[in-house]
Amino acid sequence: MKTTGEIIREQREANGLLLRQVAGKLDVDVAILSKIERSERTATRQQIIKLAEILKLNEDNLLIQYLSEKIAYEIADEDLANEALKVAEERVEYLKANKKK
Amino acid sequence: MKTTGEIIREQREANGLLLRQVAGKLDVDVAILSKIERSERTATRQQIIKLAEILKLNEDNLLIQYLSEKIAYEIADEDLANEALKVAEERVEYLKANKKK
DNA sequence: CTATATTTGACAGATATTGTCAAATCAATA
DNA sequence: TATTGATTTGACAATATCTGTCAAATATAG
Repeated sequence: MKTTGEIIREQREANGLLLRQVAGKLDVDVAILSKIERSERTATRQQIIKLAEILKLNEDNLLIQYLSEKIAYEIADEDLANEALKVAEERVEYLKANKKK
Repeated sequence: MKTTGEIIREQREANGLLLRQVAGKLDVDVAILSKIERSERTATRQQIIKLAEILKLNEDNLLIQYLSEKIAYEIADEDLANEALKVAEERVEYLKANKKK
């Protein structure tokens, strides 16, 4: 299963772009982008949006990868991770249904 | 759908305990516990464990409530929340299967 | 009214996040 | 091998978030 960083790196290379070039458009130091691609740092939500645009990746797909990774990483070492995720889905449904603030 | 705070408050009252008493055992200011019960602050994982013990609640159940709430809150305003949660489940499976460091 | 319980909000200290920068490493090749 | 360009690494800074204390305000019961 690919990490978000791997997806970004593969697509950057497929597009023949250097870290420097993408980092420039992203407006961060190359060091940050290097670390994002190797999963040593996580991107911000806004950077993911921008990266999808720069690298011509489907924004929704990349966001799903990114969000799922954040969640999974946060909970992966819990024995009850799967149960918690299932209940989280119900909760999200509930919140969306009642989001009339 | 109940919040973790509601569960805690209900059980505290069912046990006839004051904020002060539970906060004392938890070793935090009553203000914190008051806020936790009203979902104005979140508890820490360790506090949840301790609260389950103090209030005689099933620890796994309370942890699931707590974790699911944390996840749901973090992602609820994403349009792609449900897709992200589904992929997160796959990711957790994958991580657990390959957790040989 | 007074006592006690709870809530509220300002604040402090610790920790986490996000970034910069410079030096080290790697890879290709003249 | 020496040089050049690309990437990685690690120290550090600025900022934001988390977790708690405290005191004052408010609510509740007798």
